[in-house]
Amino acid sequence: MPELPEVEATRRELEPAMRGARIVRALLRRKNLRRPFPPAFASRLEGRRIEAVDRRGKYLVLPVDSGDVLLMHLGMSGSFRLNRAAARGALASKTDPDFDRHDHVVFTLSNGVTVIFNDPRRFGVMDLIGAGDSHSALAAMGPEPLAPAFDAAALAAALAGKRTALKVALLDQHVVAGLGNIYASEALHRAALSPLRRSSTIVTAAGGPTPRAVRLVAAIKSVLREAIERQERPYRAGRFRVYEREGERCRRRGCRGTIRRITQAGRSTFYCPVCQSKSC
DNA sequence: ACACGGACCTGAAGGC
DNA sequence: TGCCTTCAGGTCCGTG
Repeated sequence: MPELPEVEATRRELEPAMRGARIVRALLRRKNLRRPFPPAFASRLEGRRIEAVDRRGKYLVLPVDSGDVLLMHLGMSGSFRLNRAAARGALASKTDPDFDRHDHVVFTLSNGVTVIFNDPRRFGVMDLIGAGDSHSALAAMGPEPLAPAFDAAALAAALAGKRTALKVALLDQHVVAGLGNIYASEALHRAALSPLRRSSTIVTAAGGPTPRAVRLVAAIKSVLREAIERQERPYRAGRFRVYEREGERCRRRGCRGTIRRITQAGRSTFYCPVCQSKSC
């Protein structure tokens, strides 16, 4: 499901239940998600204390007291649920009838909470980073969009020389971390920039930011901040200005445009051809 | 170094 | 009632 706001909402839900607890048992109800679980996944976690529940881009990052770091990604359809009613110390079994067929991982914690990872499409990821090691996905990831370090100069530097359409570039996690298909469209609409515009056109000849880059960074930050504030629970329609609004009137004040849907890099883009024309 | 298309999965929704 | 196609909030890999 998730883009950054939903992952952050998940993090906030998991943190009070998981931080400081020990993993008594890590039950894998199948041997892979998108990829196989790493070797000794369960045994490296069992007995370990969870020191933090952090987020980087769309990844949940959980350092444990051995120095390993548990990395989790929700893919398209992953979600967690907590079962606080489980008897303290009781261990889930693989064949427990309470599980549905998409409950793939069950963490039983020392505080009696059970954390269940459900993922119908299995595009999710669970991985372990060894103490002191780096992880390719994290190492190459672009800046956190809400961090001060993500500013117009940083965005310009990432887009300099890129011929790709702006919308496609915003989905590239090397450019900025955490944007997905909804908020890339939403941020471009807020910034009044065409999703079809070539990325390098918001960069000056010297590689610096143009006013458009300044606008786009501000739009990305505010769109994400507002979504986090709403504590977006699994996606509800009706909160977006362009996403899934094909054929509807543009909601920008004074704009009479009609939202269009196009395909870019195999994914739907929604935008208003009037207030997001290529000349904006 | 790009840029694009397809692959990976299941489920929901709509057309016939 | 099917059965078929299309679409879905994300990466990753192979090919030009």
